[in-house]
Amino acid sequence: MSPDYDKEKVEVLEAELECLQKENEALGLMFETMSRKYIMLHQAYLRQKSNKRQRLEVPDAAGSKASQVFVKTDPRDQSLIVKDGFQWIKYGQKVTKDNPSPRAYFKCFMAPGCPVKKKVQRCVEDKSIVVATYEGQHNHDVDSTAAGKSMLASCSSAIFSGSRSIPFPPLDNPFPPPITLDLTLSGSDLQNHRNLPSFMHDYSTSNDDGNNKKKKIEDYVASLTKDPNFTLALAAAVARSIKTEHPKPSPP
DNA sequence: CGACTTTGACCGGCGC
DNA sequence: GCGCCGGTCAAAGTCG
Repeated sequence: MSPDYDKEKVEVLEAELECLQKENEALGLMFETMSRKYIMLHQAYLRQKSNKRQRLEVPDAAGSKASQVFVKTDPRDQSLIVKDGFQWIKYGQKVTKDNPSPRAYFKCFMAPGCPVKKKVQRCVEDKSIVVATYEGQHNHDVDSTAAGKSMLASCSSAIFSGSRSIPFPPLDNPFPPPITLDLTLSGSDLQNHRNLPSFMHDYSTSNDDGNNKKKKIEDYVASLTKDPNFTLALAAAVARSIKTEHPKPSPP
């Protein structure tokens, strides 16, 4: 066991820890957005109940092929672009009656003949949330081009500068877009690192010497490796990473 | 100059 | 049948 080997091992473990930390944050954001979605669905339901004559889009109605995605964006950003790993061409925009924000219409053009369309519109209640409605099913896989790869990279690198975006995959989509999150930490985020494992706090803030740090890392790694949940999560992350680096070749 | 976006016109479905 | 509304088309505009 050479010091170099130890150092390398520590670096690898640190990278894995960082990856898991990001995944944890991603799950937290997903939960937050799910909560928002539930509230909006509940409000839509109440509105429809109180006014049956009003035409209202009910997302994910049973048997419907459409599915909705809620994406948190910067309200100042007027573009209705939802990065979900597919390539879309905008073919129209309309202001609808029930929402002053314009609705944009997109077609998937990653593959010829792909029937998938999506509508993108800002939420009435919360302008920072963009609602993307997907219709149809992709007849191709997510692109393996650089753009596609950058969309797929979720753990190995921080993606998407600017606002956070959390596109939820359409439930009936055979090739659901990857969960994409902006994991770059803004200043406030950095200040809010309360949910860091205590070890990470210690490691980043303490003035311990190298030996103490190393000891703490080893302790923490030992406790993690005993945790079956951690093992499972790590296996999933590694599998996902491999899948991302070697995307399935698209059929000719 | 090609790719992409914008925007007004047009079309079809639906309710009255 | 008429008008409203959402969805689509295609020409014009914009940008790199």
